[in-house]
Amino acid sequence: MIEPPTLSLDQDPPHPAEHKLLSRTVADWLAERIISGEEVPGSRLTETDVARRAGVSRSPVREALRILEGEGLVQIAPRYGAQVARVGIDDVEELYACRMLLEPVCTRLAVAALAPDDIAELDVVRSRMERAVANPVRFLNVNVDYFRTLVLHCPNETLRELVELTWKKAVRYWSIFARLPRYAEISIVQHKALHDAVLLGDGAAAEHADRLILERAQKEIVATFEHIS
Amino acid sequence: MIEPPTLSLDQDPPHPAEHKLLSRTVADWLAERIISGEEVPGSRLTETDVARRAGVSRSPVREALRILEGEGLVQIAPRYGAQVARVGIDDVEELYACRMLLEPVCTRLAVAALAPDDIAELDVVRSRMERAVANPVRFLNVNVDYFRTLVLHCPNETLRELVELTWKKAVRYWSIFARLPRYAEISIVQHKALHDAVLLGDGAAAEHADRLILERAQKEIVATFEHIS
DNA sequence: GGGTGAGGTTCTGTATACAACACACAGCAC
DNA sequence: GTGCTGTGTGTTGTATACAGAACCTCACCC
Repeated sequence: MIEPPTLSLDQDPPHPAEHKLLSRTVADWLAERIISGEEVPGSRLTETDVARRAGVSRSPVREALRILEGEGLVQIAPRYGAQVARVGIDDVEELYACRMLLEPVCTRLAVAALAPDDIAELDVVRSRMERAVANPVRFLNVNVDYFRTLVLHCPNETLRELVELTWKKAVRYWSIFARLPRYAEISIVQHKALHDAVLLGDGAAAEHADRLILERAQKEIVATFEHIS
Repeated sequence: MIEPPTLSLDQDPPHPAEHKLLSRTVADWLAERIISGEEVPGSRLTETDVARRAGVSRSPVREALRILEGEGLVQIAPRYGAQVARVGIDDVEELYACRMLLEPVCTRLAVAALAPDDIAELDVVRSRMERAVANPVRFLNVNVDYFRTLVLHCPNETLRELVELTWKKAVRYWSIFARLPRYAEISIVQHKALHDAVLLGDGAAAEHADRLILERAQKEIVATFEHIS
């Protein structure tokens, strides 16, 4: 009888080294470049060219491009190849409409499932956020950490995966926040409502707070886009 | 300057033959086998073995497995390989909780965006459904056609993609319906509420009707699972 | 007897080679 | 001048070859 590698899939500790395949490495590298804007939206990503630039063969590059397609960072047309996914104000609004359907519920379920230890862990991250208010980039990262940690406790794994999927698409826009004046100051206040709900284990309040956070984020991104154009 | 193949991506007519790559063919073939239960959940899918059975090399098989992973039909662990995704009552409940977040809204937006021609098209599919009531398998297919046609008009493409993603996971459970006594008779009545809303262009009513349909579907699947175990 | 390590087997991950398709451009006919 | 066709180049899609990791077995040692 075939015994499945349940442990390898579910547990974290067994793989401290975190097997990182070349394809995943290339995908991360390319994603970084796309997010930072070094790869301009709409430009073609030739397999051979990417392979040459990354210093690997076409095989892992090919897989990396499929991964990024699934994450919405590139578009692939059969027999034509990949190109950097375009970004637009419409995409932002569509994406955030979806996030608002998924994440508040995900947050509510997660909060309801929090154990005392988990709350303590989140409290640590929260204080890290407070200490990072002066550093926008660092604040942004810790902020993401908080949500990632929180969502991790959502008992509905399918929902969690969908939320993470939308995140991967949204990451592309988050760099905007770091350049916003008074971004951290306002965020930390909004975030307090969420964190208070977490401390109380109040799922409904957390859901509401998350929705407000998302609404503001969308507005800021859209406003920035309109300002640019 | 690189000119993107906008036409190839957006229009339908240019590709009447519908380019079907080997990897996609293998993916469909394997998906069919998984959905039908010929490939038992949890069993390993060795690349070499699948390649031999499909009569192709490992390359397209490898890609096919990644595709199916994205569609939730197989699970892949690094340096271990793929196995047929397991199914369970928990998965059904998680999946349908997600569908209930996404689809009713998607339906509402689609209905609001329907043009007279679209409504006429849906009316045709509806009458095909009515004629297929006696044939459960055929009814199921036409039923899916209706939803697919409807959702196609949702202006939020991101949402549509998420809905289609959850469908690909849900397909696995739909074969249950065809074996349910009086499945079509009840469905056609439930569906009438949705179709009436479509005819009237009443998004809110359509959203509500869709939610009821999903609730029933979930109950039926869960009940069947419990009956089996 | 139980644990441990060497060896072999099998599979994935990566590299490379080849085939087929798509597109652009030049040349020609009308 | 316009439209078509054929050729050439570049890219993807598929096949195959190779390397390395994981696992299983089994003998050996404590």
